[in-house]
Amino acid sequence: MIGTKGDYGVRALIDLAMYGGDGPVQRAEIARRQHVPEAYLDHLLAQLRRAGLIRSTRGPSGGHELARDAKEITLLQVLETLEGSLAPLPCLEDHDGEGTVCAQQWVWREIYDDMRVRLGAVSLQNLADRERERLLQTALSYSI
Amino acid sequence: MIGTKGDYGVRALIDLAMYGGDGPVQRAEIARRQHVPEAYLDHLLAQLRRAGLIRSTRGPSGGHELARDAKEITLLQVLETLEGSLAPLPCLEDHDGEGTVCAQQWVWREIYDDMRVRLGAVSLQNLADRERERLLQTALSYSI
DNA sequence: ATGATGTTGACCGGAATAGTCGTGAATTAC
DNA sequence: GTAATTCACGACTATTCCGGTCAACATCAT
Repeated sequence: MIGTKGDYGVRALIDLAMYGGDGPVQRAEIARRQHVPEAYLDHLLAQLRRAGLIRSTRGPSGGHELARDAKEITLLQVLETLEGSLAPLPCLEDHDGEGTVCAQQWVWREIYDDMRVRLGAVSLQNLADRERERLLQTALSYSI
Repeated sequence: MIGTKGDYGVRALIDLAMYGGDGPVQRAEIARRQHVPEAYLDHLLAQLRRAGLIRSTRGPSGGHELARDAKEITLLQVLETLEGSLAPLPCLEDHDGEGTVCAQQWVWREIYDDMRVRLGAVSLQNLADRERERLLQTALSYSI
């Protein structure tokens, strides 16, 4: 359901949330820190920009930064931007094609709604905090 | 997440639950009633048989029937046999490959667990009842 | 200008999905 | 026993999606 795309994208945004305090962050930095192929990251950043989640400036000392406060960007927004509708069945949310498929829609509807609520409740700020925490932990475990 | 495979399979089983009262139901019948390509249905029935969800007998007046009571087969079981693990992220449930992916596991864990609970709470019996209801409705709307 | 950087879209290989087909094996009816 | 019916299994194909690369172009700072 969620591939590397969504995961990479979220990582990238977390990176911006963490290191974007003073000026834009370069692709190369993000790629290195988050272990994302730089060439691929390109696509993801492009999508995120088109969706208005980040702002990019070019030229030397250019780079990318969050377009809004990290508290105002939810996991749901990010994933729907990158992965499209997260609907587990084609008949939910895709109103264009009248598919013949989908008995049991109502179960999936409940699941889907629950999922969106949960994902919508998590902000980039939350994720960045967790990540900072995690880095601290692993750093400690090495130093012991 | 769920493709035609899972949907077709569930349909087929609902068909068995509905029309399997007296003796086995033939592939061709299922295919016709549920609008599933017969050749493809073959594969699905094979998987369902291997998983012990149905029993098949050949020869004239052979066919397929549920191996257990329709109340004892859940939507979760069916979908997991046909579609594999329903985990939305590779790092949930797939313990073999230590993926580098997956920040935000905990959110997904909650979503995944919720999903499994809901899907596990729905039996083929439930679905068959709903389907009977639905058929009745559409039949009525035509007769008006 | 020029070089560093971002922007875009074309392209590719592999895997999974969605099917089809042909052949064989079991069971029943005659 | 033979024919008819129905499932059983595997090989094969087509299409789509995904992860990822690449090369050409645009733009900005200096």
